[in-house]
Amino acid sequence: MTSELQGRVRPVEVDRTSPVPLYFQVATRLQELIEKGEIGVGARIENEVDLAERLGVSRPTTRRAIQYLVERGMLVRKRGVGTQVVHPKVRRPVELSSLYDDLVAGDRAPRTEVLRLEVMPAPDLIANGLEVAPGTPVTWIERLRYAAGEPLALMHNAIPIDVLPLTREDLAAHGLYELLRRNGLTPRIATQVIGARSATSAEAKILDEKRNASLLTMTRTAWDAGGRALEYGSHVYRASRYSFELNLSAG
Amino acid sequence: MTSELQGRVRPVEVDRTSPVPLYFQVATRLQELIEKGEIGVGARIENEVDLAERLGVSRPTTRRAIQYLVERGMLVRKRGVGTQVVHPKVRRPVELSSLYDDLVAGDRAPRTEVLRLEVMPAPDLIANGLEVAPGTPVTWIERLRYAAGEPLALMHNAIPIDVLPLTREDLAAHGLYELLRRNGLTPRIATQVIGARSATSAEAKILDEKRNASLLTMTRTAWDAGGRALEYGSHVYRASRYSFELNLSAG
DNA sequence: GTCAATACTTTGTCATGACAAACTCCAGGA
DNA sequence: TCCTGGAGTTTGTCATGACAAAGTATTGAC
Repeated sequence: MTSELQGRVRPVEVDRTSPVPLYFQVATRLQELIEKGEIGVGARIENEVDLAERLGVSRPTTRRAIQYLVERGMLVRKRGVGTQVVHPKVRRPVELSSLYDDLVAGDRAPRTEVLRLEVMPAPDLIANGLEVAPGTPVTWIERLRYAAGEPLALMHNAIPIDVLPLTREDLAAHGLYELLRRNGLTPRIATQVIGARSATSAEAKILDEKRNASLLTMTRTAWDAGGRALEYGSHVYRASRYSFELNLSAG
Repeated sequence: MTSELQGRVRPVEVDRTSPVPLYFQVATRLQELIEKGEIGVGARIENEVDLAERLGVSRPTTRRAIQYLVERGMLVRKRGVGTQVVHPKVRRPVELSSLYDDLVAGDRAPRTEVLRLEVMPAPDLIANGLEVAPGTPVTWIERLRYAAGEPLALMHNAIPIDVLPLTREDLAAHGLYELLRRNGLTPRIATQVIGARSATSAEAKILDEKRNASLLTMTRTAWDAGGRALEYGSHVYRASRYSFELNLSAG
């Protein structure tokens, strides 16, 4: 007898008048129950068939809801056994958010200084990163990002001009990704390279570090769902103040 | 008239005697066609209904195959429009592989020197990383990894002893993840932190770098599908020779 | 008592059918 | 000419039904 709290997942109900898909309603409700600990780690949830019947939805719908949570690393399914909770919070596959969003979320009072903002034809390196023809006009941005009053990162970006017009005011007040999203542009896929190197004297000065201090470097290209390149970025971060956290999940 | 090469995706056929699921057969076949360029970037693939009918499978099966490729970033679907190729190769969500595997794949002739191998009770830091009780016995490993004859990384790992027994010979000849997989242990979920710092003099010496050279640091905990912690690692890489590449995809 | 065969449970795969929602395109009217 | 409305296309969601495969538990033979 594997002692688990099975059964009684109580008030999971669906609203058929809502425009929110049923499978998503079920997934969200289950996720809440797990995050609140009402279904503890290691506990088995009801089997698909019973759960479907109790909720008054079909088994494929229930299955899809569970699958959604399995992909996020909360649940594990085993044929012949059942579905178990393995982790109480969502392990997001990987955040595709901007530094600014992360800092706001972490309550670290970000501030942005726009050092440069101009339109120029893309040089080869950038055109290559964006997968566009060399010479394509892009907005070139250099920004200094502060957190909690201290400089944190020196950021360089190129955005094709037909993607989004940008102003100093916008960039000073908001993160780049926030501006993209606000214009209906959602980054979906990105390739990143993360490395490290010593600061040049110019970088050390602007970031308030010693010469040769270690910096984290990150270059990224981001595309939207339609495969259009939205952004190329080449950034350096003070390694003493910043690191990347990633949650990976692999099939 | 959006000029695209539509139609004629020719010989996609399924084998119902195979134990490989039909949806996976279809997905694999489509992926091949796209990777080979027989369906070019920007081209629309056949709509689900027709494709299903032509292959003699049901629409849900076809849908699942397409969904599989959508999640990998090759295809994009739009309601009322169709399904388009946006990228000719799979953008894997993120590789959960070991350095050794990567080096082998990159033909960089890896070699491993085992500096230390012992069983010890987990100190707090490691127990915390593995999410086990402090004092739980773990195998502690220190390895120096070479690529192309040069030192590349200094690697520290802790593996709970009930996960896997390890020998110097195994570790010298194989990557840790390969050893795990060989024993039926598949890392599924991991959390990583990537940062940078300057080399200590001991690290500089062993890695053949100058003092204060920049190093990339990575700490990782990996779990299997059952939520069991398999491995905790804390590694330093020569930033002059190594960087992390990530492909992200976010919903 | 131990071990192997059997029954049962639970998830995995697949088919068929139906309607809804988002988008494109064309025709018709202002 | 512009733009509005509707028809057509294509993906999104959901239901029902069926069988297969992989575990677990039970039963029965030795």
